Amino acid sequence: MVTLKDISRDLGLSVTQVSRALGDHTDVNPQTKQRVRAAADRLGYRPNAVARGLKTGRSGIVAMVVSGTRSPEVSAHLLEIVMGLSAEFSRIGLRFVLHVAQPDEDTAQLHEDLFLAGGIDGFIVISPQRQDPRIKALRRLGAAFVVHGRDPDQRHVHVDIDNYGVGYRLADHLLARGHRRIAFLTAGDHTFFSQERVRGLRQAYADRGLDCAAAQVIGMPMIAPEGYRATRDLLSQTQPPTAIIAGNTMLARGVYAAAAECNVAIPDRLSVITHDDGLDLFGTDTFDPPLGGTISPLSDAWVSVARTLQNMIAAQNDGLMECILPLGFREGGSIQSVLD
Amino acid sequence: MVTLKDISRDLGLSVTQVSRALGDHTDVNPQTKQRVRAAADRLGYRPNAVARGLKTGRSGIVAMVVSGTRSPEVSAHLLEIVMGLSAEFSRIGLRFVLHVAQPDEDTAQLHEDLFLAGGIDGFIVISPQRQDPRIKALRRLGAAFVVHGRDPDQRHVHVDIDNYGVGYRLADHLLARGHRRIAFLTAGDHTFFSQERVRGLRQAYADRGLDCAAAQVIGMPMIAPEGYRATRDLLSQTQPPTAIIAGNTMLARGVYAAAAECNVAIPDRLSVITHDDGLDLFGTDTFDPPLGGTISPLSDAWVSVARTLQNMIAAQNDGLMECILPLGFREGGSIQSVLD
DNA sequence: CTGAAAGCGCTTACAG
DNA sequence: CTGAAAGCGCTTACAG
Repeated sequence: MVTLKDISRDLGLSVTQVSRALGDHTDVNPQTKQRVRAAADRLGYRPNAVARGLKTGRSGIVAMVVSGTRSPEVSAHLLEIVMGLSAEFSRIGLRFVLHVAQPDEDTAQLHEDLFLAGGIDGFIVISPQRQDPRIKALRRLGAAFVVHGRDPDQRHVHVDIDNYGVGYRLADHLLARGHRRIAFLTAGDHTFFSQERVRGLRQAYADRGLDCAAAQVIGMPMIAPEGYRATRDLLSQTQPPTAIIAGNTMLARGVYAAAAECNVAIPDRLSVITHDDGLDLFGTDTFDPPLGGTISPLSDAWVSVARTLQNMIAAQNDGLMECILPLGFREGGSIQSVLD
Repeated sequence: MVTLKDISRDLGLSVTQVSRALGDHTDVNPQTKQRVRAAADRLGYRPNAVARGLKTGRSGIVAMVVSGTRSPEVSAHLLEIVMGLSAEFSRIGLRFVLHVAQPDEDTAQLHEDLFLAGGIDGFIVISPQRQDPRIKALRRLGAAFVVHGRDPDQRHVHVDIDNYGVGYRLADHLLARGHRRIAFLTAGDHTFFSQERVRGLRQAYADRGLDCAAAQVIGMPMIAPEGYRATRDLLSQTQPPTAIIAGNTMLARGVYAAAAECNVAIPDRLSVITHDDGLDLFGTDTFDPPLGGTISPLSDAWVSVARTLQNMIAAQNDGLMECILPLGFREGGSIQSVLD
């Protein structure tokens, strides 16, 4: 292993200067810098992150802890998220590692263990629940962390979208086109984002003087098989809905499958609208007809998440507590007016 | 942050003794140990892994680098593997982290970067190819690593199954029951395990004085959609096979789906046999009729992998270079004799 | 059984 | 612009 000492000996310089030269400090002779850099290359020097970490208190590593899962869809979704985050962090010179917990493991405890052992500068938390114990633990420890999404019960730095707006716009889009029997497939009520979307949906009804009790809000794990099952149920009602709001594209996949199987044409007999988080794997472009709805690419979120965490680590500042990403909309071909 | 110094000050002991007491060294007064442990608990001491790592050269962290993928099945498979490895490593006091590379990233380089930065004691490599560049890099660096599977072109510590035996037994089982038109769905020829299985299959033919040219060996990514597609093709032949060997349960899933769609009953008109690696997600018990074939649970492999890597890290010994796990067999209900 | 000291490889005031 | 020194928190010969 090549150390600073080896370079300093090789060059007849002090370790101090070598360190400063490599760190590109201003108060080093440019020529010296050149010599040092050349020697470092020649000897194959690689800074020891552990030593640097002990001195500076920073390792350059950020982590995410996730629970293992039985659902292939959730796994795939997760891995695409991790890929996006990894790419973004390596772009800004940080290393992103994943710790996969057992399904029954206490992830709050795991965050604590990882943090207290040192060597991890910060954490990413995704899919927060209300009163999220991971967030509680990280707050208590004073760790740097950024949440994608939001737990309204605790103050924390987060990157999120306007979920109230999502619910409002999706519902309003359908209501404006005459739909009255609408089903909303969303997550359970333990998630704030789902609560917000429902609130938005209700407001859209209220703004048109309609009774939102007419909307069927159905909570479920947001994966294709659940969307499929729920849609089968809905379509077998005597008065099936004329439109379904799928909380994400995985649910929409299930909706499409069920509709096809029941010979219910989209959009002729059933309009479908979704919120698209822009993941390749379940992209709306693979739907026929193309899925319409709100859009907010997760890849944009990761940029903000990574930058924000980097700032927190560097400056301990939590000035920018909240980042709400903009919402797009795509018409698609999956929504039809029932006004004619 | 509570350090050894804090405890030593609290107790009026030297840092040396505190360290030794906590490390449960033999040459410390039992009473002292008690006092130290009590104080550590009371003050909330957590050893700093970074400092320990700098001193001992060991961080207690092992890593695996994987490439991101577009296939949900592969993702799910991967995550189940990671869960298994994580569980096993945490059982023996090591921490397992995953680094997910971009699909186009140079993973050999990534291993090198991670290793040279320090802080990682060892690596797990899965799904090796021939002349695997990751293995080359790790060997060159002198890193501790264990391969699950094998690259016959390089010497390395590995845990594997007898893939020649898998090919032999699966083929022999079918041949003994009179099958002559057999298709073998397996991986491409760039993987040694598939080469070995094919070799085993050929030997089974030879041992019965049969011409193995009669077997259709078809290479493909080993996921359900590929198994489905291949089976559709096979069943549309004028002389379709009477038996299919699916290289894993994901392929078998595709075989079953295609057979059902073509109204080809299993096992009446088509026998199916597989090698089962015992992952929950694609378990043979969810097949109807139950899938038969060789079995070797990956969970067993992880135990060996983790132990072996731990030994390598502790002792730098590569005494146990090779661990070949035993092979089981389950009859199932998916294979029928064609001799009657 | 106990403690003073050295050192892992780095960074950074401090003094020149 | 440069270097000697301290120190991050730990472990471990070495001496008593």
